Amino acid sequence: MSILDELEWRGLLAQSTDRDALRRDLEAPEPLTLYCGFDPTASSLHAGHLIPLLTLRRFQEAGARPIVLAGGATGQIGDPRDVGERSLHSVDTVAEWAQRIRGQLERFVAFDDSPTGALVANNLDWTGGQGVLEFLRDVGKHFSVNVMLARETVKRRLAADGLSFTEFSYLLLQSQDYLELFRRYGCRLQIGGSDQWGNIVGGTDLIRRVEGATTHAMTLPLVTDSEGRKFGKSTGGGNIWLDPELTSPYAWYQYFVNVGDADVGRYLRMFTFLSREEIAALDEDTAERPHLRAGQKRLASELTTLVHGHHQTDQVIAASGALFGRGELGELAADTLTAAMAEVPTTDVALGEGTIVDLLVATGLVDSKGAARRAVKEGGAYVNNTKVADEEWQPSAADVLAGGWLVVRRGKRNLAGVRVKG
RNA sequence: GGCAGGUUGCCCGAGUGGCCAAAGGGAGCGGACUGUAAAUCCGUCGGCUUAGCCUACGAAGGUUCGAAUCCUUCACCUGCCA
Repeated sequence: MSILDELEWRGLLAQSTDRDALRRDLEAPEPLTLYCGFDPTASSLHAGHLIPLLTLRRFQEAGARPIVLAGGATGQIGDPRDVGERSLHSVDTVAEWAQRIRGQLERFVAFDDSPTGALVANNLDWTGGQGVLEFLRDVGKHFSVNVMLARETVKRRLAADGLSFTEFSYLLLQSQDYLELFRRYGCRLQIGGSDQWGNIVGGTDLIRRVEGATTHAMTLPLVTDSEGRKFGKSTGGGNIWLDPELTSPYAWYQYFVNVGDADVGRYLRMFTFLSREEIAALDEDTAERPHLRAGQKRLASELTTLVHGHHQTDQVIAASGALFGRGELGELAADTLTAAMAEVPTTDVALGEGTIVDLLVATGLVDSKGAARRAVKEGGAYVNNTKVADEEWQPSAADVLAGGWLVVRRGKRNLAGVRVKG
């Protein structure tokens, strides 16, 4: 099966330029070089970035050469978005983020000396020293403002609060990147999210005008759940990050374990490298034995392994089993419980030093005492899986589990550990 | 530079002197149901030493017994004009 058929089956093809021409280029003897850019808009990539990253890897495994581009330059400008003008981050901040993101990007494709060995680039390398006049004459001259104004995002922004010249110019920078990568490495395909279509074809147009060459554009669907919500937003509303300091491996695993039945099959296709047969079997499980969540568990373990490694994955699975298992927490051995607690936030407290309200705040399960009282009043506070209904409740020696732990829970699945001192 | 309009809680948005910690919607959070799912329903949604107090309606100052609401100055945004 060709890579394009594979991508189509996985639901990863949104739009593309001449598909037959692309297919021919992919089948050519020498590997096709393709790229995808990632702007440093935060200190870490998030789950949504995995789609293009993994797609680069799929291309590489199919015999193409991927370039991952860190947007050190474009990240300083900001792609126009519907919600309004971005506030600029300092040059230093963007540079630091670009550096960190670059480290994450490098983990998803293979670097070797073969013809398909991956490359990493940073567009600051060719824009950093570029002069304005040079840019305006060499790049700007090829763009029609009329066409730029017709872009959906630009139209929406003009109808709302307008947009700065800076953001309006973003298209030119990204287009120039494609041209530069075409010149340096013969890059003939750019992929990106479906919102990148305009930016990508901007590049193919520029290359055609300047170099007289035909290159390809392809976009991947914006991943949303069955409700149309943007993928990768945690239940807390924030992004789920690849950086374990921002999203713990346990939280990462839990996010995917909780994916809805209606989405899990699609996600397995898009986010994993499992075969058609394996995915078909999991689809069947989801349809016939949904309560077992075989698909969700597989999705979660595959993605946790991909991002955090086998070792971490084993640990978070064990922790999840212990904390959500059927057994009584009191029956868990000290080392099992201690290992599980290592995956969730913990804090130290001495007996007689605080009430349930203090425990909830100390563990970070709630933001304030008011919220803690509310949680208790609403019946959403638990210690060792037993609901605590009294705000003045304090743990006693009898509550302490093996290893000196109290397991504090807020709601169904927000857990934290309290280590009892003394 | 001139004129006009705008700046409200996580987001959108109502509110033109007291009844405003601020309508309504969304998001979030909790509960019930269930499968650590979806949908639905109910509740909740600034902070604290919680019958009270503090902080808050772009910023600072002022008028008033009392201001998100009135006045002054400043900042920023949008539009029109130069």
